[in-house]
Amino acid sequence: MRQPNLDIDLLRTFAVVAETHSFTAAGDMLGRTQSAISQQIRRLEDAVGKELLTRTSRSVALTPAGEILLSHAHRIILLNDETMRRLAAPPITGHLRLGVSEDFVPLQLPRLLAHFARAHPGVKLELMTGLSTALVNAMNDDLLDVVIAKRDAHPQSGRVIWREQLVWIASRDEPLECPDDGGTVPLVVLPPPCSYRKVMLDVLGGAKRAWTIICTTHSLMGLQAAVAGGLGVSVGARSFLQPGVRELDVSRGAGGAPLPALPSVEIALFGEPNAPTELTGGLVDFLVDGLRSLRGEAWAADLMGNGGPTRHARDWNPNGFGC
Amino acid sequence: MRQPNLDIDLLRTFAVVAETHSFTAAGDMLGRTQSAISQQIRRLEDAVGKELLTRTSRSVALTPAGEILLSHAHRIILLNDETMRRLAAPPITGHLRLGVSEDFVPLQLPRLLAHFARAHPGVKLELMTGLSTALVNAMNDDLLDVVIAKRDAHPQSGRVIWREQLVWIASRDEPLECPDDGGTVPLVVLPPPCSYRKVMLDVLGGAKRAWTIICTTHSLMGLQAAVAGGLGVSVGARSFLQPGVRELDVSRGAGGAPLPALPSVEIALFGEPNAPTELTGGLVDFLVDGLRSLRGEAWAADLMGNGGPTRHARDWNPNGFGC
DNA sequence: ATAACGATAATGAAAGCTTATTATTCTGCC
DNA sequence: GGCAGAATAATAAGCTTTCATTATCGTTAT
Repeated sequence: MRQPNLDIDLLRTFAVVAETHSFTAAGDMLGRTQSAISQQIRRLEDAVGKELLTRTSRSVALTPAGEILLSHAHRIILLNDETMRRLAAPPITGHLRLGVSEDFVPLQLPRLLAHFARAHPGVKLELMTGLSTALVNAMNDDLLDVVIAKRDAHPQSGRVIWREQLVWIASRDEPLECPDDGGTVPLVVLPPPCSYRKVMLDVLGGAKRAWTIICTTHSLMGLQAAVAGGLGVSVGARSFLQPGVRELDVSRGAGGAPLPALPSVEIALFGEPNAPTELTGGLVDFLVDGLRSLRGEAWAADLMGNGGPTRHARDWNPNGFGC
Repeated sequence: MRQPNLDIDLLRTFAVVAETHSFTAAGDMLGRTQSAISQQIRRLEDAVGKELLTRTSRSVALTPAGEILLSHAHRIILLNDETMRRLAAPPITGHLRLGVSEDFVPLQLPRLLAHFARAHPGVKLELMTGLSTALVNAMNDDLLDVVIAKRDAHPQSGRVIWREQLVWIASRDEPLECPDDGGTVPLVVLPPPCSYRKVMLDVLGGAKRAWTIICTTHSLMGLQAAVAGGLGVSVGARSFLQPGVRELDVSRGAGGAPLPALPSVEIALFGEPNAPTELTGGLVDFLVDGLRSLRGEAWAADLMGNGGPTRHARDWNPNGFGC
């Protein structure tokens, strides 16, 4: 059950026809005969299996399917043109000392950076990871050029590049040591300068829930390991959960008692001069695209175009990133 | 100088080759001969004008241009598949009473909703516009199903679908009646329950600037008309400025004195049950896509694929929407 | 040496554009 | 109001180009 691929030439023709409401005019604009346009539209209709235009020999109107296709055709055409521009653009060069917060370091980040490095051999990247505040300090001391970090500490500055919903996490396999039937919530936390800790305590305090700190670790890896072991619950960004931990449904909570809702975190880029430069802009685009692709996981199946599990577009939420 | 369009078939082949590192294996997966794969890659290389793969007869590696193309190819393929799914999906039906805040009602919104209605004839839309707070109240009184409005009044709820930078606005042609040389700032405002008013006064107060309210109007249209007439300055979302008003450069301000920086506003969707439904999800996608396309304005030229003014991808900022 | 891989040449089939023609409908004229 | 003409899209036929296959060659790792 192979899905046919759309032909961008046909989409462009279709978009012009939809705009001009005329096969003949579209043919003139595109340097083709009216007959060619007619055949192209027919081919496109065959490809999608629906009628796209109602032709009353005097006017051309979009069908419902045509309207749906048109909005997507616009996006595909824009993406096509952007791709061609990117490939034609002169190679990016430069030197960048990049700080990346641990929140933004999923296991795949090294691979993404390697891809970026291969795509831009003229760029020399130096990477430092650490806590958000430490990185911003390092940047102010001129040890780093730009920093990708959580935004809450410096809410005014920075350019938001990613937004992630915080969720309550617990072990996938182990039951909680401390039963959570509306009673005391066992927490795994990082030491004080960490904003996750603050979020947890604020939110639980606001909900008048009792809590106890059952474990303190010094890295997000350690935190997730402790959670995976069943010591307690904690919070984390939804996309960066490691195997062994699961997200708790906020409305049901752990074991029946609901936990309070959590805010989302904003990952921002700090240290850009004024406008994004060629280098930082390209890097950010690359990281964001890459992370977004990683969300789709089942790439191998998708590549074949044979459907796979139906994933709806709005699960992706191209704007709010899951919030 | 016509840009060639990419062939999605070739991109898919390229993506499979990049993943398998083998022409032969890719051919097997795609049901083609190895020779066909070889020719397809060659065609793709001709289309983009760059070498994409270094073939050392024993391994296949991506060139820099190949890395760049690959990340874009992923996006194009995903978009292609999403498009096919959308077209194959059963038509959306339902009844929706939609409230849209004035902040989100650019001149083009009626046209966008008309497109949506044509794309989904089984959907009955009722539209109400007004101030954010009034709409949310109407929703709570069960007069509306969902509301698209600014988020600040109810910061916890709602799903953010759009983010827009606030800017200081002034008349494009008329000089300011009241000179703004670091002295009193003449403001055009809406009456109290409006959050723009609050933002202006807060920000000016924080910057220790003196201000005076020189005009009060009851709609955003009236506000922009007053500003366009040169009565004073105000704030507005960058994308929704009308002709006749211009954005003030924050760093320079009006007439030399800098005005304080402004936050961005979050437009959110309120009233969704839990997850987005087929209907609200589709509507939001449609509106967001449409508004994003409108930003590109020079469509007619872009459609032809003949370049036009080079617009870089990061000007679009697919995530943060201009903040 | 041989096996595996990619490039290339030749060939046949299919796609796609053009010209020419037909069918339909709107416009204007009487 | 009816009819000729203009404009538009669909269709047919012919021809060029594109594309995949088979077969073969060159290269490299085992």
